[in-house]
Amino acid sequence: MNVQFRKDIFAGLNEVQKEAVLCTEGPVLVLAGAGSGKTRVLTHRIAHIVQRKLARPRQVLAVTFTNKAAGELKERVAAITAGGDEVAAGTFHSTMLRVLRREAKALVYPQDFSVFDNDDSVRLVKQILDDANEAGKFRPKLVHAVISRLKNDFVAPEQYAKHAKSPLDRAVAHVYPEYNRRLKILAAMDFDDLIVQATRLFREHPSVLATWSSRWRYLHVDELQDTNFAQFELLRLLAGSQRPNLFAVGDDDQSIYGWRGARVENVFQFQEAFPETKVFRLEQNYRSTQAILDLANAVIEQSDRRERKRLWTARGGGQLPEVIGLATDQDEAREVADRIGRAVMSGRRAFSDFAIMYRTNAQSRLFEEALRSRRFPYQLLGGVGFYSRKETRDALAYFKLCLNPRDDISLRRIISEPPRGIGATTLERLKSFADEHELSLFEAMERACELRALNARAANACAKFVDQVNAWRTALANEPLEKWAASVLEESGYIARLRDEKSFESQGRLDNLDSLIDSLAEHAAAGRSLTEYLEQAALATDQDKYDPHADSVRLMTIHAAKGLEFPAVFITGLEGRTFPLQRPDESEVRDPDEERRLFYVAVTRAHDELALTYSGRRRVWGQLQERSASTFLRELPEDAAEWRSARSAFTSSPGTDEPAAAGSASERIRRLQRRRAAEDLPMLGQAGAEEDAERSASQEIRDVPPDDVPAVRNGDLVLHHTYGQGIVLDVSPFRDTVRVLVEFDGGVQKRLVQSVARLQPVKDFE
DNA sequence: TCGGTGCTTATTTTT
DNA sequence: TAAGCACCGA
Repeated sequence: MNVQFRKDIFAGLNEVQKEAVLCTEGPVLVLAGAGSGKTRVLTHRIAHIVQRKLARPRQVLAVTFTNKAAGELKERVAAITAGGDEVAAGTFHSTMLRVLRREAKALVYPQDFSVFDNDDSVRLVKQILDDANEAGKFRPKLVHAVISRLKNDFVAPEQYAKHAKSPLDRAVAHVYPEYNRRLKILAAMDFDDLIVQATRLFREHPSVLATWSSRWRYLHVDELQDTNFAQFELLRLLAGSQRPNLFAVGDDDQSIYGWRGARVENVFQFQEAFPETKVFRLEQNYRSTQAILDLANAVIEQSDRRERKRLWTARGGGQLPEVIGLATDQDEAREVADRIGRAVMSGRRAFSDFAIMYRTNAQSRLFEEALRSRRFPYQLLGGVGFYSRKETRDALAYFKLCLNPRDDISLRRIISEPPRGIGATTLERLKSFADEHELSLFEAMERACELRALNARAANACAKFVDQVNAWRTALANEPLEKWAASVLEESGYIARLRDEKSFESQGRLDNLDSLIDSLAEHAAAGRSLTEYLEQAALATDQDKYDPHADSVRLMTIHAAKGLEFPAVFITGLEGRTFPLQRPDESEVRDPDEERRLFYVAVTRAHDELALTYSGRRRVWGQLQERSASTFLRELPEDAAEWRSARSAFTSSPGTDEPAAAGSASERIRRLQRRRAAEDLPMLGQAGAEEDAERSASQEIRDVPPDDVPAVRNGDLVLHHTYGQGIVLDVSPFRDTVRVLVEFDGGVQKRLVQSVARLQPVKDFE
């Protein structure tokens, strides 16, 4: 082979990485520390396989943790070698979904089965509990979680029933088989089925297994430490009994999904399951400064771990991480936002350099408010995201019902949304008829006229609805997707109802539906079907929504931050009970080691700057609680971080003493600054800033009468509390928003959207 | 059948 | 605090 291309593939890899890439035959385990370039190894190895023609791109499978990671992997392979984008890559779930669609016949499932997301599944469990008169005794979510664990551990309902003792156990023992039975009737699979049914498929149909395992000649698995029992079993099956070409990457220190059945043990059992495994260790970190790594090492060394690793970096020194104590959770949010503001205003950082991380989603709110009130752009990953908003889910339920009318969960969701004369009583009667004949609700509705129990009015309403759905089903094949979707929402009366409401909230919902239609249009333009759209909506992870190109602060749980990295990271809420998280009704932290690994994961996301914050008081469920610094902080070596207490959120205004750069805008700002200093005027808007956290954006919008907006005009010079000065570029007459151009010494320009309520024009200038 | 009111309850973390 | 749910009255 010629030396030239080898140089391409191996350029920039260290010795261990190179060896791992070259080791293409047989099982390989790479123990990869955080930031040690495992994605690089993965992409280069696949590129190497493709380029050496050991296999065609589609014969290479890579199982990643998110679909986004899969997409990036393909891109990166494609950047090195032709055909890289044809590599089969996806999550366990999306990969197996493709298999199951193709092989549905073998499992006696309809090929167009629905995929139930968590919400759907929990609703189904709730149905069953309600039917069994167990409503209210057990939380459906909990029961579903137990069932999910059982499925992934391959515990069959009959097996479980034998050992059921506690009331919860017995409830689960009742719900579990019924839940499976109904999924089948509804022609649906839940998330766990995608793995478990695939395993069943491969076990019971050796010829099917043979097809797929010979198709994928090279297997890759990322994040091995977060795979569960069923997934490992799936790997074993696909790998076959011969010496498989199976390449796994993992880090036991980063195992953070134990609560959903992930088994770190899979990392250690890999070598037993696959004899002759070659092991490589990646310990050089390319991401963080030494100061950050020192802290990370200090954190993880406190845990009992099986594989001793110690990360090191060639990036010596670095800024010492800071520990910042605040009085309250609101101060914490303000401090974080202010620090971001100062760094951005000084031109030292962009918004997108920052990530704010927290233990639980509920903590995001204060940060959102603080950022929003300053008009800083931000992206929230996770939480109540787009696909879990009510209106989005309702709309998707209409679409799902059209694809699979047997989907009772979707039907129930929208049957009274808007109300159409089919209420609880009618539904109850339909349901008993459906149960009797093993039908879905929709099928029962189709036969509503046979149903004596229904009065004419209800039967009519049913017939009308059935006709409507059938008409939509026909239309789906003949119309462009986005047009079809819009007319479904229109004809169903869903949109009309929102329009009639005319509230602030309903307007937002209509906007969301618009963007849903937009995204459908985009999707359709790429030649994809509605089925595929719904699948990606169901299987989308929080990270899949993350747009790395937008210049905005990222807010996320630490779990959602897995695999990501940022120049500057805030880890917040480092207090007792919050992180490590302890449930209010329990006296101990459930899994202290996993909490610690979570902390470790968070720390190792940072390139250059790291700040750890905590506050003395925090509002939980509306109640103010006293908090102390987290045990994690107390365990840190003295010199691992710089400790400071920032009780006051507003310290000083940014110093900009450099001479003004050329350009009229900065000239004007500079002169203005000098004048203000001379007159000893207070910084404008400072009082307003104090109120920021108390005000939500919606309140602000109502607070400002539209007539007041022209108080600021284009070209005005403005000040906005401590951050800086700028010139108004653009005033929106409808909202209280203003776009402001801020210029700095180096000619750095930042666009901000700020609140008119807080902006005051500087008059009589020049 | 449906909408409104007032009470309860919840917070880990997510494919 | 906020959302979700059960109950009740029209």
